[in-house]
Amino acid sequence: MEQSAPPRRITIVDVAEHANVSTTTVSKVLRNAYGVSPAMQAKVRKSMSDLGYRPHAAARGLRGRTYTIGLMLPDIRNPFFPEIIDGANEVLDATDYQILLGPARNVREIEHRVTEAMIDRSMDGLILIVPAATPTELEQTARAVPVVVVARHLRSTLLDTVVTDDVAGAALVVDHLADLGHRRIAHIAHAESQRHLVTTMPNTIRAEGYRQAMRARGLGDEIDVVATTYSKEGGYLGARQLLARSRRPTAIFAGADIAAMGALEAIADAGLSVPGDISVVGYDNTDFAALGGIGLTSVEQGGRQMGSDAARLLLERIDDRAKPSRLISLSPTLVVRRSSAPPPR
Amino acid sequence: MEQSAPPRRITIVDVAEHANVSTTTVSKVLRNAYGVSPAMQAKVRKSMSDLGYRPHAAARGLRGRTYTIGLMLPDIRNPFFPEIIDGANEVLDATDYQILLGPARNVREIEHRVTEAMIDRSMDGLILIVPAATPTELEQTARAVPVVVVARHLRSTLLDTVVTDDVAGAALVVDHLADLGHRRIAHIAHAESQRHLVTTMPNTIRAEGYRQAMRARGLGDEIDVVATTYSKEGGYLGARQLLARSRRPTAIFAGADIAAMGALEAIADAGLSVPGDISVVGYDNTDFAALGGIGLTSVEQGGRQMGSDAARLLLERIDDRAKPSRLISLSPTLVVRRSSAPPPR
DNA sequence: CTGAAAGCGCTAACAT
DNA sequence: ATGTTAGCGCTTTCAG
Repeated sequence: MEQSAPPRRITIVDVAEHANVSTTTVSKVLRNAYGVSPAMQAKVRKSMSDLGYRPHAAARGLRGRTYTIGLMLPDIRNPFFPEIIDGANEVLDATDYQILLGPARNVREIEHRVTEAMIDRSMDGLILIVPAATPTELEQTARAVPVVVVARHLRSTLLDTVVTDDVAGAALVVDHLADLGHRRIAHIAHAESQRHLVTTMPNTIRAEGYRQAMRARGLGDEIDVVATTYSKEGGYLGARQLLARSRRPTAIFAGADIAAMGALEAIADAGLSVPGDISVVGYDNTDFAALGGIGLTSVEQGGRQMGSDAARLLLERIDDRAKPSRLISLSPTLVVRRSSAPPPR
Repeated sequence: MEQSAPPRRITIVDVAEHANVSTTTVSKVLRNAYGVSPAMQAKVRKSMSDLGYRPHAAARGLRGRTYTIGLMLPDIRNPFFPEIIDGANEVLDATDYQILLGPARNVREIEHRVTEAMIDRSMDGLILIVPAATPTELEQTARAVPVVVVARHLRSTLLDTVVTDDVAGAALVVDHLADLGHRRIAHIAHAESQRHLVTTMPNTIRAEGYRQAMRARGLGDEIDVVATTYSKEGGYLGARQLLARSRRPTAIFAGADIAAMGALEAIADAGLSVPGDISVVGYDNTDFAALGGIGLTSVEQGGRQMGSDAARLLLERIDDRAKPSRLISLSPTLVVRRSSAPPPR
C-alpha cells in the first residue's frame, strides 16, 4: 500500500557533492576521459559505488553516447538469428554497450518503423540482419547512424557489411548431392517480392547459385525451383509440390534449415523415408540440424562469427565514422550428416 | 566519399519557426495535450510533415515519456516466447509505443543487467517474461518503473501479473494419459537452481501439478521426474534417462514443447515409435507441435492472449501508477494430436 | 488559447 | 588537473 514515491535517482550531482568535486570530474571518470589523477579517480569511484550511482543512459545520449546498439532482425522464429546475436554479444559483453532487439515480423513497414525507432532513441549504432530495405534506404539510415548490414550482398562507402558467399554455399550442396549420384535435385527458395532486391538478397543469390552449380554439373535440364518462404510452413508446402511431380526429385535442397524442417515433415507425411527415398539438405546448420534423429546435412555459415564481426565493425565505426567502409565475406562449409545419401536404386 | 556530415535533425524549434508558433504549442500538439485550437493543431501538424519532423524519443524521456517498452525474455530460442511477443505487439501496434527486446540468455546476471539497462534508458514500462529474479528484486524494479510480470506465480501490490494455471495444465496432461490407460507416466522438468523460487516458477509448479494429479489418479507410486532443462538438449537427455529405466515409462510428459522435441529425437534414436511404443505430450502448443508429421499433443497456454493482456495492463499502469495491482490467470486447454494414444498391448 | 523560461542528467568547450 | 557553464530536445509550470 505504501506507494512510496519512486526514490529520486542518484545523479552525477549527488556524486560530485559526495566526493567534493565538480560534476565535470565525475563525468570524466565516467567516460575514462583524459585528465583525472588516480587519486581523484578512486575517490569518485568510491562515491559512485557508495551511492549506488548508475549513469542515466538516455540523458547521456542527449550529448554523447547512449551505449546502446540496436539489432534489427526479420523475425524471432528463425533459429539461425540467435547464432548471430550470440556472436555479437560475445564481443559486446566486454564493453559498456547494451544490445536491444527489434524484430520486424517479416514486414517491410515494421522494419522501417523499428529502424526509425532506434534512431529516434539515439542508439549509437545499428546492426541490421537481412534488412528488406533498398540500398538507398539503407544508405539513408547509415547517414543518420553507424550501420552494419548482415547478410545482404551490397557494398557502400557509407556502411559496413558482413556476408557469406551464398553462391559457394549453394554449390557445396549441389556438388555434394551430384557426387552422391543425384541428378534430380530440386531447390526450395524464399520468394523475393521486391524486384530490385534480387541481386542483393541472400535467398535469391542462393537460388541463383543453385542454378549455376546445376549447369556446371551438366544438370541444367533438371533445375527445379519452388519459391515459398524460409519457414516451416514454406518448407512443408514446397516439399509437397515437389513430391507431387510426375518425376519426383531424389534430393531436395532447402534454402534454410527451418524450411528443411517443414520439408522433412512433408516427406514423412507422404510415407517416404530420408535418405532412403529422398535426400534433404538444409542451410544454416542450426542446432536443430545437429540434434539426434534428424541429422540434417547443412551448410554452415558461421553465424556466431558473422555476429561478432558485425559487432566489431560497428564499434570501430562508432569510434571513427570517417573510416573507410569494409566488407567481410565468410566462406561457408558443408556439414554432412545422415539426411543425404545416394539416390534409390 | 562525400562523407556529408549527418544533416542536423529537425527539432521542435524548427517546426515552431516554420509554423510561426512557440515550441510550447508544438509540444502540446505532439502530446495531444489540452488547450490547442483546431486551427493551430492543423497548422503545426502541417509544418511537422512538411519538414519531416520526428520527435526525438530519448530527449522526450528526460522530462516525460520515451514511448518505449522493454520486454525481457529468458532466451530467444524457445518458440513459445514469440507468441507472447506477438500478442503484446498486437495491442502496442495501435499506439505510439515501441517494444524493444532484451534477451537474458538464461543467466541471472544478464537478466539483471538487461533490466537495469532498460531502466537506465528510461523506458516507460517493462514486461518481464519468466524472470529469474526474486520477488523482492522484482518489487525493487517495480518501484523504479511500471512492471508486468508474465508466467511467475506471484502477487504484489507493486506490479501486475499474467499467468496460466500450471497446476491445472499438468493435470490436463496426466488425466488425458491416465484416461488412455497409461500408468507409468514420467515427467521431464526444468530444474530450479534457485531454492526460494520454487513456489513461484512455472516449471516447478508444473512438476508439482504433475505429482498432485498422479496421486489424485492413484498413481502416486508411478511418479517419475527427471529434471533437466526446457530445451531441445534437455528433452533429449531427459528422455534418454527415462528410456534406460528397467521399467520404461509408457508416456512422457515434457514440461515444454521444445523439450518434447528433444524427447522425440531420443525416442527415434532408440528405435522406438510414437505413439506405438510410447506417448509424448508437450506444453505450450507451439506451432511446431501443430505441424505435419509430428502432431504433438500439447497444452495450450494462450501465449498471444498472455502477451496482449500484459501489454494492456502495462499501458494502464503507465497511465496511473497508483491503481491497484492486478493478477490475470488464464486457464490452459489440452490440444490432443497423434503423439498420444493408449499404451502398447 | 498561447508563449517565455526553467529545468531533466549529462557532456564538452572553455577557463583557471 | 580540476571547475564553470552552456547547451542537447523536449516537457512543464507559470504568466499573459
